[in-house]
Amino acid sequence: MARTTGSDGTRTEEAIRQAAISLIAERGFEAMTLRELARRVGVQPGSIYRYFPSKGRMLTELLVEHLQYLLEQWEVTRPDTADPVERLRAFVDFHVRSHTLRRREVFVANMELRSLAPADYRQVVALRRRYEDILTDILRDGIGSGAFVLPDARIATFAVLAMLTGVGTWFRENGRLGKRELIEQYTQLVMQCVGAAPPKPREGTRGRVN
Amino acid sequence: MARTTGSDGTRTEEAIRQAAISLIAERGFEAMTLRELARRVGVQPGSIYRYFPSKGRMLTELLVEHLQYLLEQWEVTRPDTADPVERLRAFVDFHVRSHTLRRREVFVANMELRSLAPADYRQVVALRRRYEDILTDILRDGIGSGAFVLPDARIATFAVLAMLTGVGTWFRENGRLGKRELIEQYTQLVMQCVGAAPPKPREGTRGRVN
Amino acid sequence: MARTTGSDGTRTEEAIRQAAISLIAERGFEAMTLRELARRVGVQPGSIYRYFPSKGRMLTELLVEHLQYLLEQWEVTRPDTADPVERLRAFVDFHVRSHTLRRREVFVANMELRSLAPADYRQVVALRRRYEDILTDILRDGIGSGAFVLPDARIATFAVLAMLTGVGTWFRENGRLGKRELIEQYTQLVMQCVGAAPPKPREGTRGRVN
Amino acid sequence: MARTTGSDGTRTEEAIRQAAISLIAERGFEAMTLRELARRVGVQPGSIYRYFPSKGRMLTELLVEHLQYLLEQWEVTRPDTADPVERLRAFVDFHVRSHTLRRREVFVANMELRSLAPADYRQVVALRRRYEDILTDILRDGIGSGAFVLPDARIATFAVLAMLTGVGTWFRENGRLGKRELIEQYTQLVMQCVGAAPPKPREGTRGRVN
DNA sequence: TATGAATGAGAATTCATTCAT
DNA sequence: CATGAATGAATTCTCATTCAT
Repeated sequence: MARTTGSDGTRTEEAIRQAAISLIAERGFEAMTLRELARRVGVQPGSIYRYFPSKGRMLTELLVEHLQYLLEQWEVTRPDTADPVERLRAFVDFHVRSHTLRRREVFVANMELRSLAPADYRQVVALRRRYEDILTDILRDGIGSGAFVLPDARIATFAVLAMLTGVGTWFRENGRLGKRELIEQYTQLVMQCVGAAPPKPREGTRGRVN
Repeated sequence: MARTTGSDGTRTEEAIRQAAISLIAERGFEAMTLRELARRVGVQPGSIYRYFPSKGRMLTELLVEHLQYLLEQWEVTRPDTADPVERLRAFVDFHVRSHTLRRREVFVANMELRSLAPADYRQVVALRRRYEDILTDILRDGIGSGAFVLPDARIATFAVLAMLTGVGTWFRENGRLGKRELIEQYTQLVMQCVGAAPPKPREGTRGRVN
Repeated sequence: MARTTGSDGTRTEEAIRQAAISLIAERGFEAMTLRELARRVGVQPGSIYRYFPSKGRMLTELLVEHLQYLLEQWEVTRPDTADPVERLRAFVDFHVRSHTLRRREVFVANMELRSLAPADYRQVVALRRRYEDILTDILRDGIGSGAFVLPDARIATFAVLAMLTGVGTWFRENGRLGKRELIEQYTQLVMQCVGAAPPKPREGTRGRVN
Repeated sequence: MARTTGSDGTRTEEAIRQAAISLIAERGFEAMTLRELARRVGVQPGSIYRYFPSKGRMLTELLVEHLQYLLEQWEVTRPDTADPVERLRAFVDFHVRSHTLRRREVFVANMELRSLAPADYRQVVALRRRYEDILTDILRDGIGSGAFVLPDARIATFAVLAMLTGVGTWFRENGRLGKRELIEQYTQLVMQCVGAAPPKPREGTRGRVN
């Protein structure tokens, strides 16, 4: 058959992207087969090649698109203040929110760098670096102003990002913890971690042993 | 053909283990081929089956062995005190030390759980859980004694472990940072993160902007 | 959408034919893909099917058209004499000329018979046979009249045709040898080959060592 | 099953070579599939890769081996005389003989140069050139000594080789013409072609109209 | 203990072809 | 007349695995 009636390139491409992200997150890029991807989308394996020149380039496109989305979203979300504490709070909120919303993309972006071809790797890592730099800038400013107590802004960046990104590993949308609480807890952890003076404590957010 | 019985085999098995860990860390488990593994070891692919029943079981064995080693090592290393701060300090030291020493094993253990068969997965995750529980216990005790300020011991466990394990991603043995400094910095970060009262500050370890 | 009916189609078809001959000559019929052909012509692969029912039939059409053209051209070119020497001279001139002019077509017609479907193969070989017979007739007449010294007219046909057709393999329009010289040399070679009494030698055409 | 009892690498490789030459001669290199090749040999397609790194390199190996064989054989066959006529006679004999004996190899070597990767192409063409040069040397010597009447040794080389190689196209081992007769006829054609003075005519070899 | 020959299943990818629009 | 989306079959090639020797 030549064409499923009403089929539409744009819709197909989006379906492939979504299914690919899911599959790669589930199984890993190497373990995902285009056969299975095609089956999930409901097309033939060969049809994928109308939209992506190769399996490898598909990964690259997905990662680049995700990282660019993150960077753009941060631009529209970032607060208009110079205060490092305020900015860090906003960053944590943004990061946790986007990393639970787009859990699979984040997971893939963190796990599958290895699978990129060298040139693609460099491109993706450069984008990632830009994202890391957002946090480094905040921390550096805070260290300078005395708001944060940290020996090294870059190392703290790695530490905080690792901590925050780890959320994706265990957090489930419908688990015992709500997203609001999640963000509150991680905000506290990060704030303590960078040595920020504690805000006036609100009732009920600390001291609970779980 | 006279050969000292058993000697060669043991050496070959160890060589396979080492090469496998390296290869999996470099390329990922799925991307590693037994052909390449065999080539690195200097044997034929078929020979690997003298030592491991399958590629998948090889991964399991490597991970189990690594996690058991970690648990055992902790048993011999853990300090003989009830003080949560002292125990946390020792744990951070132990974790960073072992995670830089056995970087590849740790990396593999964190990346390749996905590749395990379901039964093997359960076995490995159970071991991992026991390791996590070490930290959870410490944190819970500290929260109870007021030494730490944390809303949730389990979540803090995830956060701290993610932070600590992230070291392996960027730390290089011969980089600008020595291992002693590394441990000091991460100790500080963790201590701040859990809300431990700061110790008497030593000169030069805080406030440096980098 | 106003379009001069038929005009575009004819042009497209001719463009496809030309591009196809080039591509088949370059890569071989099996190695040519309709995608590449379409790209060269500047249309979509599917569009080729307006003009040719299948890739295989396209080859047939190209070959048949070429051979028919050759046969027709010979009819209008052949000299009006019974003299075998004169006719052979004209044939060599015609063959070399058409085989340098339509190099790619000739090359394809000689290389790609294998790729034809059985029925198409028979049709094309029959046309080829008619072309061969032109030469066989000339040689047979010459043997009969004593003008040529040859043991077997059919075998000599194969020999002479192979020799002449081989020109296409190495001759380049802008190489060191002009087309006039080329024809002169091959005329001499063929004449000697069939044992024709040498014509009055013209200065400078023999004995040169190169 | 791991291994067909008694299977033997050397024998398998030779079987693949033979079957490959046949298949390529029949269908052309591009049209031959490794599946079919494997089926003819009686192995699985993948097994071919124990002996050849790729389909393309297989072609190269076959051609190189054939051309080297030709060159070696000529070395042991060439007559020990300076006389160009004698050497040409020996060359025709050798060429026709080897080109009927190894018909398929020759055919493939003449048809499939196109299918070689650039580097392999250069290697093969260089070998071919060495073979052509054998004939060019003979013709040049003959022109110099006045034994042959030819305007250009190189062009005559192409002409004679094309003629001789064409034999493979139509000659069949069990056709109406014996190999001895075949060689005699082609020797005569070539000798006439190069303008060698005719030898004392033997009865029955000329003037027959067929 | 180790090899080397082989398997068979499956991988990514390509291609001629179809047809609703 | 031409496109663009899709198919389905086939292709080259890879890989974990087996087992006689």
